[in-house]
Amino acid sequence: MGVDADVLTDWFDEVGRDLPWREPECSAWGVLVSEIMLQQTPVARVQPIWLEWMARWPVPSALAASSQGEVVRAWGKLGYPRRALRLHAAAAVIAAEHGDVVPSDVDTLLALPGIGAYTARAVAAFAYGKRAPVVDTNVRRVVARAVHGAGDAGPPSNTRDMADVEALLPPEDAPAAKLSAALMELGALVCTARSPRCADCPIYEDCAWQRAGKPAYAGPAKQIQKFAGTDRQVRGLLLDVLRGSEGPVEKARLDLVWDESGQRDRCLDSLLVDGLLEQTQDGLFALPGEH
DNA sequence: TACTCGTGGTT
DNA sequence: TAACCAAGAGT
Repeated sequence: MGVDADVLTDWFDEVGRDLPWREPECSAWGVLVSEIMLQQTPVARVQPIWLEWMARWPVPSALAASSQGEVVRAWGKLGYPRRALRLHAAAAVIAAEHGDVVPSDVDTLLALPGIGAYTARAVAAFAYGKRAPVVDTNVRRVVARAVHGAGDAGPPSNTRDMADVEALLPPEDAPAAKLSAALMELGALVCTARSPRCADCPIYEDCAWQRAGKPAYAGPAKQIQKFAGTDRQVRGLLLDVLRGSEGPVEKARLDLVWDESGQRDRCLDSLLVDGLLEQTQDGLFALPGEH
């Protein structure tokens, strides 16, 4: 019933994707960078940027030695650019306090900026082969279906979600880490949100949702995120001007990207507060450190 | 807990 | 076409 660890692990060995951060020779730093980039950003868009980053910044101290602006620029259009600043800050801490070695301990990882419950355990499991409940949106969905027989995961509850996954993990480190990767891969490739490919599922027979006749999701409606017209869109447009420019720009350039001046100025201010932009002595706007 | 924070592909 | 979705974190 539920999830057969051996069957799922074998399936993962067979059809799991050959992603560069899964190569045995990939460093823990490479794993960490991939995990941050993959937060809410699809694999296909992360991969080319990750390869550039690994070539340019092969160790945390190399990234820390670059300016924030260079890092934000190299982040490109992966989205949520505050992640780039947090990764830069994390790299500085790793270089200064951890001998340029990414920590393997979950609590130490959790203390780093931009690393939360998911990423800390993902690094411990995928970079260091540790047994840890790695709970992302894919795993939550797989557990909701295969274990609980629901159509989809309900609202997240970190404690309960991690306990659910912990109960599935085999006792030894290496097999547990591998199952963690397999659970995520199943959610990404087969047990997908929109139209799950149950015909290709290795644990179809054991799946509680399938056994129950695949009932529709019965939980509370999920809040849909608007984008058009939000501050998020305006901030993105403003920052894109700086990414596309060599040096500082005048405010008049930024004023072109959005009509409504109140929202525009509020967003510009929030970018300054976040440290994604800076203002020069002449009143121009620049990426942090690039003036 | 609920909300905010980018971007672009898929249905 | 608009809605949905994507390896979350911070507040």
